Amino acid sequence: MSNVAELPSPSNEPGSPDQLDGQTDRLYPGGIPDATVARLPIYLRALYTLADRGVSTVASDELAAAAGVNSAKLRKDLSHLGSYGIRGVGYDVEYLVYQVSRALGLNQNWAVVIVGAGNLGRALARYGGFVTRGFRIAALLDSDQSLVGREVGSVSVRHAGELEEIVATSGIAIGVIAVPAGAAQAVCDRLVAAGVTSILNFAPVVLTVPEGVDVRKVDLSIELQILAFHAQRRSAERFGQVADPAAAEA
Amino acid sequence: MSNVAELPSPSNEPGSPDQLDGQTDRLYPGGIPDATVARLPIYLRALYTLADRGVSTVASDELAAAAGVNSAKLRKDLSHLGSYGIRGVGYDVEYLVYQVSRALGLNQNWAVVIVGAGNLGRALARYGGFVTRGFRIAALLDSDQSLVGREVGSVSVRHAGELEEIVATSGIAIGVIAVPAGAAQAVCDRLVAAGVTSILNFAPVVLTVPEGVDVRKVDLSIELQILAFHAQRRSAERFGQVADPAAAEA
DNA sequence: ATGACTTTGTGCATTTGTTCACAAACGACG
DNA sequence: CGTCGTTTGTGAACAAATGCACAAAGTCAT
Repeated sequence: MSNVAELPSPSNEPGSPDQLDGQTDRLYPGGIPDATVARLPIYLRALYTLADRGVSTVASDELAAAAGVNSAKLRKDLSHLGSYGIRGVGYDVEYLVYQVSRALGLNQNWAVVIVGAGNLGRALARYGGFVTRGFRIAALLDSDQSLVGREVGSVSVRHAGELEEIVATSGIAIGVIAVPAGAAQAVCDRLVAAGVTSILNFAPVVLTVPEGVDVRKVDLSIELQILAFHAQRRSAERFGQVADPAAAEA
Repeated sequence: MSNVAELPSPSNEPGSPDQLDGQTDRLYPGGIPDATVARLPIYLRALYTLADRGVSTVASDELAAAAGVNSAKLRKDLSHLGSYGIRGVGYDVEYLVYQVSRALGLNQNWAVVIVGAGNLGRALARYGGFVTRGFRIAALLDSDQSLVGREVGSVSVRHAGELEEIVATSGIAIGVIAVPAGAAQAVCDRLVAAGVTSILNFAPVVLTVPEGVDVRKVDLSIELQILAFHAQRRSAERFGQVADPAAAEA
């Protein structure tokens, strides 16, 4: 499934004269909304599941159900990538996988460096789904000498001092920060200085980065707190306070 | 800092006649917007940092900077909880910690069960920041007998068969799913059947739950894919395609 | 007390995202 | 070749979130 070549002719968009080669932009004229980008990976996963099951064509209703979203939203999302559906039929699964992958930039192979080989860093390095498609862990670093050399998943831990050299020679564009909160900003600064422009931060701190660097954060305790909020709200309701969220009015 | 009792008199909201006791709702009349709820934990963390540093009062500008958001947004967010600032001065740090914690429901102590003691589950159980405030890991479960009994962090692994009993006796309201994708839905169903209504899902699947159950997901590979999208876009721009995202027009 | 200065809280315009609902486009079938 | 049933793609209405800009409300110095 690596080489998707001949496919139902893309039903060329009439107005736009783009015969472009490979992984360029501008295929997506107005740019793709952030909310849409955040959902594309979910669609992609659903598509892979369907493909594995041997399904070759899928309608927006089914795909939307598999992804847990409204079908109109799904269609609008996909329409930002181009017009790849067939009216009266649906979408060709394999072809859509290809298009979504390309939109996300997953046809290139991204090298990732994980900084921090503690519990979380090691779990990330071993986590299968982490590297599913399009990503590979180029290095796992830690400043603790006693961890250096240890085998974790497919890589062995190297010393954090090598960060700059590794980034430079491996062409790494994505860094994952899995160090304690106190060390995160320093690691971030080093990654940025070394040329990394995309950072996934697991440390519970707000990172400061220069313009042009993209940071996303994953914070487990924040997710728990959001859950707690809703749980509390539910239990307050059940307690007989405001059953309907439109009642309290002096 | 566990017991926040006497504090600057809450500057009672004029209109609303609520003398309510403890952890009730309705203090927040129109409900709190989701986007705001998602940011409250960030503010809370920034406030704790400030408190640790001995700061007793903070203006919206500074707090906003620490949280990485616009100051107007911060003020509007906080205004949903009530009017707890002092014009010309700012916010009392300790008091705001108390109010935000209460809004999030963190004054109660939530018991959490982690299902799956693989790499990720163990990392979660050991992750300090996971249980910072208001949460405690009541149990760590796995279906693999060879893991049962193993000590991880402050708990020892118990067998997944005990799930129902543990949930019932520990008053657990929050479940964390850290099992492989294939087992996630089944675990989810069992958690729900046992009475859990808040679920944090790390497995890369869309969970189906009945009405009234709240699911949040954390998907590492999705975050990476979103990063890849932006990285690709940047590199396409640098390549001289469309410098300004408003050019291509036939 | 008074005035100068600071900072909150919020009305409003703008942007971003969601959902509905339907015309246009397609395959199938006679 | 035309009609029928299906499904996409999208205009338009609606809803949510953001950010500006400023009046109201407070402190502090004199």
